[in-house]
Amino acid sequence: MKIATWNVNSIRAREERALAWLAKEQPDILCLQELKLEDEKFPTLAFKALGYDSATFGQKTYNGVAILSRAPITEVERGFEDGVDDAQARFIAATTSGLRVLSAYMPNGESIASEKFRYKLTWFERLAAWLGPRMARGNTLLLGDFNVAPGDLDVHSPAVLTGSLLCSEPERAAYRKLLALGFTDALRHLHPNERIYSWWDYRMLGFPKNRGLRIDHVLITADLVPRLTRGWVDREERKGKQPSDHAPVLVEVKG
DNA sequence: ATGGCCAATTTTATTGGA
Repeated sequence: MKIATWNVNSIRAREERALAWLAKEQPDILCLQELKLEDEKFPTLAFKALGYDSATFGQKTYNGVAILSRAPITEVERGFEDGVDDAQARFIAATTSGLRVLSAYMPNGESIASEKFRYKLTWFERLAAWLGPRMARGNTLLLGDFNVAPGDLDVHSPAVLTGSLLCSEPERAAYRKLLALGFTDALRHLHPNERIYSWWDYRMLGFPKNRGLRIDHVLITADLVPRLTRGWVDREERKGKQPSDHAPVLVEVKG
């Protein structure tokens, strides 16, 4: 079973590429982030034509997440339903192919001193609270754009960037708190000593110079770790005309 | 070659992304 996550940076701008990528790569499940449109404008039928069922939690202009699957999708939950007044569509959960799949788009944070940074840290806490009572279920994957580069191997210039946005200790602590709930970072588990990036800045020749960060992650519960056979970033998808600034991250799970 | 920001909207500037 092949499972992927991809921040497409607007599904409208990326529809053709996303369809072509699905047709070529044929993942069983694909989580999307940054749809940047409402549910009724999501190209449901185009994905259906390729054999993918979809569940979306969209929002005009900003955010928006989805789960696509070759198998039927059930038990959909949108947002945390935790009583917090929050208009940002950043989280969707669903069951498909016998797995519990969570697609998340963590807040960027803007800058360390900003109000948005506090919102980011609070959002991680809300996610952890949502996950807490649900971890015992196991069989769960949390995939998405975490907007956190967990360690030096996830950063092109750690000497310069450590402490700045996406690489700060509070963000990394929030990320580790998710792991402590019982998740394993699938790619880092398979590649403990490799530099891996999933995002490259559009500006300043970020991709040609390979100045990237690994901020898109696939976390899996402990019961899935023995089934994990492969994990990688599809860098090819960052090339060519009108790419997203993120590349898809994929894992393979036996059975 | 992998190329000098991009996408959406408030559109000919501004905002947010990371």
